[in-house]
Amino acid sequence: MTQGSAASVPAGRSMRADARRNRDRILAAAETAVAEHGAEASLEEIARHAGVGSATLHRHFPSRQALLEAVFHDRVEILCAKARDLAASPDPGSALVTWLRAVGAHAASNRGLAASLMRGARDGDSTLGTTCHTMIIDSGGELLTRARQAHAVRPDVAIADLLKLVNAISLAAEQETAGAAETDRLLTLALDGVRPQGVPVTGPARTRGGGSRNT
Amino acid sequence: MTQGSAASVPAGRSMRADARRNRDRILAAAETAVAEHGAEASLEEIARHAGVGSATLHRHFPSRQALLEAVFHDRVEILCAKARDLAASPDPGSALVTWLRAVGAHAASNRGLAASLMRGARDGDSTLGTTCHTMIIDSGGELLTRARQAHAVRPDVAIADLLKLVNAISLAAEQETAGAAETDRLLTLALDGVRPQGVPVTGPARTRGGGSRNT
DNA sequence: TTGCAAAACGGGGTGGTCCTCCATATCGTA
DNA sequence: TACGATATGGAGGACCACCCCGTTTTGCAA
Repeated sequence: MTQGSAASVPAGRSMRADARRNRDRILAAAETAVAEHGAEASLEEIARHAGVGSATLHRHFPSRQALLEAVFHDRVEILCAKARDLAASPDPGSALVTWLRAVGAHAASNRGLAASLMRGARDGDSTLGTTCHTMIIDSGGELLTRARQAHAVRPDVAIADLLKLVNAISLAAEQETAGAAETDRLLTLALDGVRPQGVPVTGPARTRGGGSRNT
Repeated sequence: MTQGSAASVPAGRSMRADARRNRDRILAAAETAVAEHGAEASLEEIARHAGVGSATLHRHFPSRQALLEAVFHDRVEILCAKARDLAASPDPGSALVTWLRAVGAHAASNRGLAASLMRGARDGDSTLGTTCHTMIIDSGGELLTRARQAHAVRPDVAIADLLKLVNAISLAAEQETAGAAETDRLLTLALDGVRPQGVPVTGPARTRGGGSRNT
């Protein structure tokens, strides 16, 4: 079911039993390795730990990116589902923020996720399937559109901007020894700049006057 | 003395002529290589291109980080000098923002700078000299303190937060094929959250509201 | 100028990475 | 059961960071 995940290989239903078994083993090993060493984990070691040859790993996942996407596919789907839920929220502004923070939280607790989400169809290797990047972009785009219609965000902000922001922060926090709490703090900080005129997300509409006037 | 840059090696006054010559060559080659391939440039190739053996490179710069710091040392100093200038500004709030954007601009136009600034004394290898990280933190801290005294920034924001934000964005923009303009746009967006009028997303209870008497 | 010890050098080795070929083993089916 | 398609993994090539150690260069002092 869910394992239609295959983001890299013919990988359809017609997969030999042993192939699927190895694929799952690789994925499990990769999950562990990535959690421990981040997105730069050694592929060789993943293969070793999965008990398969390196060639097998490469056949299943032609690129590191493909492997990462498979590893994170389920998590990304959870985020997309969450976006769908939130799209029905009566408060599109805070729905968007809630979702972005959820993305940040996931990225913070899954080393490498941020990096994976960042790299989109960049290298043109995406033709094989929907990448994490586009999945997330699509899901978030919906939320942003609604938030914009509700005038809860600046009109000049794109979903790509927001996700880049979220991922950038997660990535940065990942490199340092910062906890999830700090990541969220930074994120909150950054997201405050997204509202138009400083309309508080959670509270009554407060106008942020001249804005720069103070400084 | 500017070239006291040596962030990695005894590197003092008593340096043999050939050693200094090689050091400079390596630095020049590294500058080119990093500009072209980013912070992950091959050290071997840098040594080759500099016309020295790889051992020599490693003697002068025991780690990649040490090399990067030496490469960016001058640029970081420029930023620190700018911070000193801006510290005298009558408008501490915009001085801080101006400086942060300058940091962002530098990071955007120097591949690897952001990553270099990010990694602080992290690995404990810093005992050899003042790292880019701490130099920048110190310089920016001054600006932030003044801005805070002028109530131009939230009191709960640390300079490390702000720099992390700036660097995160630069890093993200660096990975994608984004131009400097986009980087600045994202940065401006994020920095808007720093001004005190904004109500924190998470803390509705927080009554800093008094500050915005306007409108 | 010459001699010499200390300093710097760099070739080559070690052990690691990613990735590819192709002879072999395994699977699913007729 | 037999066979062809499919999947496998070890060996090997190209690259990398980093280190050991015999050799060369330098600067100073006689």
